[in-house]
Amino acid sequence: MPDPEESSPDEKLYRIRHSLAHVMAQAVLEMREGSTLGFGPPIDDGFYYDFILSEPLTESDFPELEQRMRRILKKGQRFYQEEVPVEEAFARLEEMGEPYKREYAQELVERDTLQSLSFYRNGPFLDMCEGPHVDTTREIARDAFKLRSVAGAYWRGDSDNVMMTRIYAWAFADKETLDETVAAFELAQERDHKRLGRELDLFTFDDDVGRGLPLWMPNGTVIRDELEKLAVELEFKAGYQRVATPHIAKSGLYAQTGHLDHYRESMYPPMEVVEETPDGASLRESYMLKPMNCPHHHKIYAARLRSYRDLPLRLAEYGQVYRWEASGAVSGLARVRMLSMNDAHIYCTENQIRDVFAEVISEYDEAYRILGLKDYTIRLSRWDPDDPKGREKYVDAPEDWERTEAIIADLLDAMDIDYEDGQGEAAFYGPKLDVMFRTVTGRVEQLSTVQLDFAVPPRIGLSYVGDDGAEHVPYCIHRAPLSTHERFVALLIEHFGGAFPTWLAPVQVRVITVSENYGDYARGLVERMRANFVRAELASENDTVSKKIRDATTRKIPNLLIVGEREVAAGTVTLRRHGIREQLTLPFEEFEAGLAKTIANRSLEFTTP
RNA sequence: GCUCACAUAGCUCAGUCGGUAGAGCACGUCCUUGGUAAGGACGAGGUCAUCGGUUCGAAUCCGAUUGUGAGCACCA
Repeated sequence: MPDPEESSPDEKLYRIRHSLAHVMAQAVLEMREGSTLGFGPPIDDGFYYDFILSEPLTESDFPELEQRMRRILKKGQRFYQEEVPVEEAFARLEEMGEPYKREYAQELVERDTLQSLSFYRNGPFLDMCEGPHVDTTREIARDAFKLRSVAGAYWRGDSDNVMMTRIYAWAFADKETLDETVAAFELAQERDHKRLGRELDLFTFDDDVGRGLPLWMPNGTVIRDELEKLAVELEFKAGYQRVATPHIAKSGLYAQTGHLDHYRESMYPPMEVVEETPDGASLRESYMLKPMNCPHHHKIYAARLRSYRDLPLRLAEYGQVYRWEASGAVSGLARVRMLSMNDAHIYCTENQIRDVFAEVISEYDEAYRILGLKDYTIRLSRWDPDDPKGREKYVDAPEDWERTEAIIADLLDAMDIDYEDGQGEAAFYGPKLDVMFRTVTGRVEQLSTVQLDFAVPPRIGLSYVGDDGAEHVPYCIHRAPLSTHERFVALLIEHFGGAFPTWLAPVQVRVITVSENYGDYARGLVERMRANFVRAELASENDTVSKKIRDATTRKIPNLLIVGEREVAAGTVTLRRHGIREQLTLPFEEFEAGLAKTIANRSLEFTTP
């Protein structure tokens, strides 16, 4: 999908979208008299407006709503701005029966010490609004917008507030751009990982197992295993040591680490076990599924005395963790309740933080380079000292927050890395750097992360002996450069559209015979490739060549070898690469060498020898 | 968790007014041995998500539950 056509307030497109939002609100009020308004801003590819509706509105009402909007546009309503003194504006909003606008007006006036508030009027519709707008609705193309969806949205984005009905729409300057955007969106649906996961037999879910608990099928497991192999190699080179830890721990551990204070909502409830002791008493214990690997890794750190000479100490694990994700959040592999993480914890001194962060960032770069991922942004996720729920969300240590956030921000500046500010996005134990990706369907997701933890090591009593012979508390850096297998594979499925590079492909080579007469030759090739750990297979011999090509193409298998009379006679194969029409006939040995190189280099394209 | 929508064969979907279920693909058997995106014939497949209600009768109407999707909130 192309980048959405963004607009800023000084551009015409912004004014068109903003004005269309008013036109839609006008039409909604016609259809649902007595509804009240929330916000209705322009967005990347259109606009939305929030309402408290007097009667529900669904997508089946869209045709009527669109028609009413077109009718309004045709009328050529002019937009008039009025600056209204504060008291009069308050009275007007109350009279209009707009309690949410009234609430916001109050806040605006207090925050910006305003003397007046801006209103816009077009036709019978009046809205408190900063603008800008078009001069007249005639400036808006009647065929360049399309209502998109209706969904719930909390007033002011706060789940403690009422839920409004949000209507989203696409809107552009002309019909062509709208049509292109809608077509691109529909095309993107075909790359949706949930759909491709089913079509390519990568993973499945089963109600009897549970919501958000993925079952990786053989094809999907190949991709997991290959990614894991990549991570293990990268980590070995970077000096990580691998560890393995249980999926559960006693609840007390999470009380110590602070997870029960700050992360309980995301944890499965405890398992209570009762054991009879020899003296007849009963021993009660409570265990919890781990929501993160760090507490276990901290205990490995704590298992022996550590010296500053041991630091940075890098402990890595491919661990499975369990999180009680809100039911409405669970979605395919992008949001699951069992997460497989290429996780590691790096224990270091304060002076080492910068170097460790820099080292981890270069590990990300390497992984993204290999996979050809480029469309991402960096976010510095900080705490929010003014968050009313801050006590639940973050450890209370303002000085630590400020100091550690500054360390990371300085490093990013020194490395000349652009980043966006993520106030209120920190982990409970410290600031983090998140890598944000946009999915094919336009959603922005948090993928890889590096997190600085100043809070848990002291709580759990971690220490090292410094060069001064005294005890010090280490920092812990949490990092997961490949995100979780689940979310990362979801991204890769969509990124590659299911057509994986050879090294990742569940089936790397499929051999297609022109007829059964060449089966022996074909089986010999498959056997030889499999002996070299190539995932090769023979196509069904019962179908026509056309059918076999079609099947392999639908399965998006990267390399097809066609063998018939000519190939058998010459000891060659005809290579047909996925998505490439030109074929190449070459000696099998030559293909084999090229294949080996392609796989070893994790090339995105086939490397000819 | 919240708002709205949806749930029929492994997949994609028909199913009229309430009268006991249908297609294509996939799958199985057989025929066909075919040089580049669907060769042919036959067959098997469903407690219409689950539970309850209305009705002489429910895939169809109503309710609840579970699950899925789009968003919101939360987040890797």
